[in-house]
Amino acid sequence: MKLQAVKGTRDILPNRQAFWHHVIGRVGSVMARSGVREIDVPIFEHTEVFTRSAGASSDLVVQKEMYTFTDRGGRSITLRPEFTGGVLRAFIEHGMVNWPTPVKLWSHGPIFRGEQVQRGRYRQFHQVNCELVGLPGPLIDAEAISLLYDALRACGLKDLVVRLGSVGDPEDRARHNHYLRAALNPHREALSEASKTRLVLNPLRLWDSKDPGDQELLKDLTPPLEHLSNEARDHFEGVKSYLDDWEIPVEVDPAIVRALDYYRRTAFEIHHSAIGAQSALAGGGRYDGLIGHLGGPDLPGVGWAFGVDRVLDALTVDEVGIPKESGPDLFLIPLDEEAVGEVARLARHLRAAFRVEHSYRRRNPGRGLRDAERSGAPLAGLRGAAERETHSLTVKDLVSGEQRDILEDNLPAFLRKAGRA
RNA sequence: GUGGAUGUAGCUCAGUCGGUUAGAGCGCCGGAUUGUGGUUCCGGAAGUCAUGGGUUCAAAUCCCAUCAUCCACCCCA
Repeated sequence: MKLQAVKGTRDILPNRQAFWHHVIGRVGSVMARSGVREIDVPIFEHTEVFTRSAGASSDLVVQKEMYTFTDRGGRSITLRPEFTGGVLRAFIEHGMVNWPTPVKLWSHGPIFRGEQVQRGRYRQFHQVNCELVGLPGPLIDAEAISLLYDALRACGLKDLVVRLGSVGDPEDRARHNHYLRAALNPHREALSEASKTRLVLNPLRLWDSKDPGDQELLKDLTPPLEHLSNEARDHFEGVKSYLDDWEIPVEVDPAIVRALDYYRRTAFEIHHSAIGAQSALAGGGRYDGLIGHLGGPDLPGVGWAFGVDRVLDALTVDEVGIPKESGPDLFLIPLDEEAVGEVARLARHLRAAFRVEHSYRRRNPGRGLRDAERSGAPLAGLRGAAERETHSLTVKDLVSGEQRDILEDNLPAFLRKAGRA
């Protein structure tokens, strides 16, 4: 069989690199200005990190969507299917409980999930992730959401809407699950196959179903948001009012449900129309209790992640102009065999301060200038017998067509001046 | 995991009814041009027709399987 990338993985070719740098760069600058510090965690962890963080009934675990293997020491290792588990493991391991509160961390890198592939959904994909740890009140939830919103805006996306809801506290969830079971068990035969399983395992997730039959049954039931305790309700209203105050467009989604079991209270997503079925760009929520569950101090937290691949798709839809790959500052053309080496030596010298490329063999001026043109350089430097005599280059401005002799020694000064112009 | 579509040069795609040596545009390389580019002209390289099997005198073309991609479900980022 022909060698090819594994299903669900893909190469990021040189001409796409600028897009990635654009997104990571813009996000990084929003984070830096907001006091969020970057952290890198391993791409794989002990499997337990993720089974304990994602939760036993989550799809990651239940549907066996994790890339898990046994290493040579007999340890069960898993390629990270999310950032939160690893970041919180690092938080605990490095005693960040002693850092000033809140601890604000962001990361980006590849994530692995063994799901069915489709455009916008890959098995290795790139996420940007953010965790804000240590504060219980609604203000930090609102900051998390605004960080996410501002980061995506900074990338150039328009028409973003935050879908905000609350899954309540564990007691609210338990109450709601009980309520759903009681209401739907009599109709369980009418439910879709997937939803029958949900009814047993995790009834809350029924609200995720897009099956028309399921929707019909759910229509008359009250969604999770209506089942909140007073405290959770106040928390939700608090988040909402901060976001309203900051003029972030919010759509309340009373039936919002997240895939991972650890969410408490605040849950949110950001969607973008027009990128097909995979419209969710980002998601996140509050996870009080998770750090304690992982064996750390009992601290609250809130976090989110967005998929860089999908953001890039959405940017293409929004036709956001991303600066093209720029060419070198100078392109050198050797006009005879002897000049090939001379030009290479000169390029190496100039590369201490400038971007310089050259033809790798003797060129006639016409062909050489075509090479220079294609490289995207604004200036071409020709070197032949005449220039050798005077230790100079014939430097041609490829836009104006003007050209002049520049002594080798004067090239750095000349390029600096040209760069400023 | 389910349903559907697709797979021909690096890219986008033609390829008739199954019939000789599989084509085009773009791109790439060279030349026209041993001192001046973008245009133009000429030439060249590049194909396991996704892979494997089958039917046939003969398969890119028909059949089966596998792999991959895309769309939807599902799920999510």
